[in-house]
Amino acid sequence: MSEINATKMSPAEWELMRIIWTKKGASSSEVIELMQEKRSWTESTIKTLLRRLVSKKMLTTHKDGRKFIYHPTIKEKDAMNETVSELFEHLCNMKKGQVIINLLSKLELSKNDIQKMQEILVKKEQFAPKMVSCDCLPKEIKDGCC
Amino acid sequence: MSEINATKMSPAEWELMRIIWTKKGASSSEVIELMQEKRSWTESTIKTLLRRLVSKKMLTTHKDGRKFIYHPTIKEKDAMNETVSELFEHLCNMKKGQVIINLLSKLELSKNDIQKMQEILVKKEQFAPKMVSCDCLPKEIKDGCC
DNA sequence: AATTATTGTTGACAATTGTAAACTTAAATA
DNA sequence: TATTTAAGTTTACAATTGTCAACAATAATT
Repeated sequence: MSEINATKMSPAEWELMRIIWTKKGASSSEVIELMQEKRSWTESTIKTLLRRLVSKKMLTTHKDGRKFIYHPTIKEKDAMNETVSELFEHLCNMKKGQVIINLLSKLELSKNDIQKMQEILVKKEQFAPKMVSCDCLPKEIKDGCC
Repeated sequence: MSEINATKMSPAEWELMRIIWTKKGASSSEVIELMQEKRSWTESTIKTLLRRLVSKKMLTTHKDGRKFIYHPTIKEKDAMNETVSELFEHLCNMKKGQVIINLLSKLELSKNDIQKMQEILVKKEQFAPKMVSCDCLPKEIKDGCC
């Protein structure tokens, strides 16, 4: 049962994971030190969060002398995709495009990513519908809306 | 104090809001009826959620005879933008582009939205950096990463 | 070996969230 | 008018989350 599921991570847990992903594994003391440069969480708090991440199977540990080294069980990008996709699944279908437009205009994007996006858009363009319908009401009803 | 802030809505509350947004205001009985076509929540549960949305100032009410009509205090699109932007603020900067690429390839997008996206991308393209750096570790450290 | 420092484990507590029953009030109908 | 019914209000309770302190175990130092 209980599969590994990035969407079960709390915001505080996400902050720890980012450190561990970037360091490609870290001991609690490393995490504590780095984390405390961003947030004034006590050692205790950070230890609790690490423990919870282990119990959620987002981290595994292996002992290195007296300490544990924590390793992520999934990749940061996969976790990001899962989390963002999950959020989008619960938003009005009709307005998702606008939300992405909003993101695109405020985010810093690399040339490479921009090119990939353009390729996708060009391909989608020809078969794109004139309008995407709203799915905020139960299907049976599904009237015009918005 | 306590400003209206869409990011404080829980997932269950979001589901109710979508109905109310789409109906442009609704009574509790309407919400209950529509909601129960999607989720087997009891009347009681839905009433609790409505009450919490009012206390979070996401809804206002005005009396209409014996019942209340609930109205959203912010627009669905604004709430979506706030919520999604908030999530993105806590994700690795370097990988946000990839996440959007992932979204773009799986979402249904209207011709119009695609065109707007293309315009934004074309504008950004020329000044885009070759690479966006990772911000998962506290600034002082900020080494290569990833 | 005794003491100190480091790391890990337990237990806690308040706030939020999902979930709902019970109770109250006011309107509609018998 | 007495009774039923539809709304709205109060209370509740378990699980999750943010936050820690206290305690235990183990390694490092004196």
